[in-house]
Amino acid sequence: MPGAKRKKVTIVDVAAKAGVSKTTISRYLNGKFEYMSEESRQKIADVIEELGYRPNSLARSLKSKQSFVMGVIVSDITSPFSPLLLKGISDCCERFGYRILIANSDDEPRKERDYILNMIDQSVDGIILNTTGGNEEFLREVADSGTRIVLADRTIERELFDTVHSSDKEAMHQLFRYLKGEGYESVGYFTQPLTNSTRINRCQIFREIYNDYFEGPAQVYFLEKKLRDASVMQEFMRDHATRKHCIFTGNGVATMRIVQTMRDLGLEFPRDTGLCGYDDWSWMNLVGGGITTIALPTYEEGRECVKRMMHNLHYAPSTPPKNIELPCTLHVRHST
Amino acid sequence: MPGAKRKKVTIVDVAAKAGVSKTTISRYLNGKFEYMSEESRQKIADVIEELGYRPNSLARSLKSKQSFVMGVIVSDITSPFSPLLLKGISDCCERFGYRILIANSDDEPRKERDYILNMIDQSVDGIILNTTGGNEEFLREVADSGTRIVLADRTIERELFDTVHSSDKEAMHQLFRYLKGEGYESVGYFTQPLTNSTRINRCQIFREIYNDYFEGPAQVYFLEKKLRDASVMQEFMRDHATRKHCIFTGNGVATMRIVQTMRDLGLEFPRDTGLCGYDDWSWMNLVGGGITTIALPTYEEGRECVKRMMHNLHYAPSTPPKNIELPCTLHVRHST
DNA sequence: TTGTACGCGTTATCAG
DNA sequence: CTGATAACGCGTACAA
Repeated sequence: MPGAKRKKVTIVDVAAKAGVSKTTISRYLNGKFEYMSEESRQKIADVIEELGYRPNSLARSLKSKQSFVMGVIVSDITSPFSPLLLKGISDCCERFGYRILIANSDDEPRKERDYILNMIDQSVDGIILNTTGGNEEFLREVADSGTRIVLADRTIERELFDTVHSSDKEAMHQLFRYLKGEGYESVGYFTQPLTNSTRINRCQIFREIYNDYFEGPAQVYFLEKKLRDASVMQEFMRDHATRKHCIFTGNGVATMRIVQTMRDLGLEFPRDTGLCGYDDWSWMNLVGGGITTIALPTYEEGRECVKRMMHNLHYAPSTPPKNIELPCTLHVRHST
Repeated sequence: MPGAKRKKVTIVDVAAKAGVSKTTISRYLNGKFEYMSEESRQKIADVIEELGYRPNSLARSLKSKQSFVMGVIVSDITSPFSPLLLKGISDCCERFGYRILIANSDDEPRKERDYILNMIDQSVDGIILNTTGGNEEFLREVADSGTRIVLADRTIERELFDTVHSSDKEAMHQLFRYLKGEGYESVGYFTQPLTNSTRINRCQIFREIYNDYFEGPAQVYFLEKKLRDASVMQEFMRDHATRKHCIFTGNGVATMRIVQTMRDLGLEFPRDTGLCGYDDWSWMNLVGGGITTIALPTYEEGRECVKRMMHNLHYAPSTPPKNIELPCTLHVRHST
């Protein structure tokens, strides 16, 4: 019996008790005080207070076509990335008076699709999407249905929406410059399988700019099944044995697996190899003497997504869609 | 111009095109197929498909008093605790066809209050609350206004709502039994200031059962400003110098600060002191040789909250409110 | 088996 | 300045 609550007081009750029409109450609620006497204004304020009246958002949205609700879909809520993004979004939404409806796609395109549809059904004003990347075609349809979408941190092929992400390339340049300065002669890139735009992108940048700084081939190592990590690691050690080398990971999870594997193999950094990577998670300065990392501007990305959305909502979506890059930060620590 | 989207197709459009009344469409949508001919049924299905019609959730909720939206308020979304809870909630809600509206109170009672009000305005069917603890009085009002609330992981004084949390006491018994077995003779409890129910509770249990296992006073050390961590640590080392001792932290953040401080002071575990604590975060088996921890059933708590809520929604709230405890898990590692 | 008419709580368009 | 009255999109007695 989900509807068994105390009956809510409505605008009609307020109108009756205040001795005015509900139109006037509505005007009051929407701040159009110029259309009523100071007397009515005060009376209404009192009655609202007395009755503890609160406007029903559903009815309001139904009529006004604005829900002040922002949909947010993250690809993996358990990733340390998500909370920061969400906080950025949440903090910024609050300033604009928006609430957020959150869903977790679990990196499954089907769920992503369903949630987008659901959110539209609920009349969200816009959706901030950290996409799985598996819904290109569907997203195109959504795009010309007029639903406002801003992509967070992950991109899609077609440029359909405004996108906010980190400037990975700039960060990698900065890192390589630093490593070179420290005397490193070769770097191996460790990444999980290239199943999303971020991974693909970083790996590509690595290959692209590697020879601006180092000799020899840009070598990429894939972390697939955990069981194989040790042998991949050993492969790396063999490949780079002749030069002062460094491991560079594509994200925090990869870093974690490397640390684990090194411990299993009895390897230490920076003694046996340098170690650095994307993602600066809180524990990374506690392991060994601390790990050199590239910190992503995740919180800022969240805020920026909301700002873009507000712009699109209250002005107009930019054509072509805008691509916003936020700077990363290099944290040099003991591991390199 | 937030309403500038393509005009939506409504139930009326479908009715017109299918040549029936909107009542029949409504019946179709709600699965009451017994009230229509197989012919109509098929025709409607086709038209819906053709028009890409989707029912408007707002209108539906407004009328039916059920929104299938669950409100969730976490006290700190950036805490590693929150994502797990949220995933538990999210996964379980999905099974019941519920969406979730999430808010982050930032441990500020005022925000918590505002968000609860907001959610009620939006007609959520219930609220899962990881409370700041600063709204006792307000929550009582909410309670008898009929809003369904389930408390997640944190309790309040008055027993107003069903509550789901970890069985901290049982876990501590288990830990102490283990430590005693390892030959430890004294334990110091490190905690952040007792500003929420979880911290208060654990600290109290510590004091309560300490002498069931160890001699001497149950000593509690407070981690306040980070600057003072080192001296608190040294105080502990002095207090327990004569016996084989162990540090026991009240949560993951405390553990992190201890690890940091020990490194600053050149202390090592388990050589200089044992170390264990609540919260099993992914990096904790990477630091040193791994830290002994009590893992909380956070994900399960999330699921359980939803289950309780569904029960309250579809049957009736239990009186008196039910208190649900979920078991923790002890992970023994190298640090003790 | 199907449809008519009204209501959910607001906002918007008029005319006074 | 104020107030009927008609939407918004859907559900549901009640009637047919």
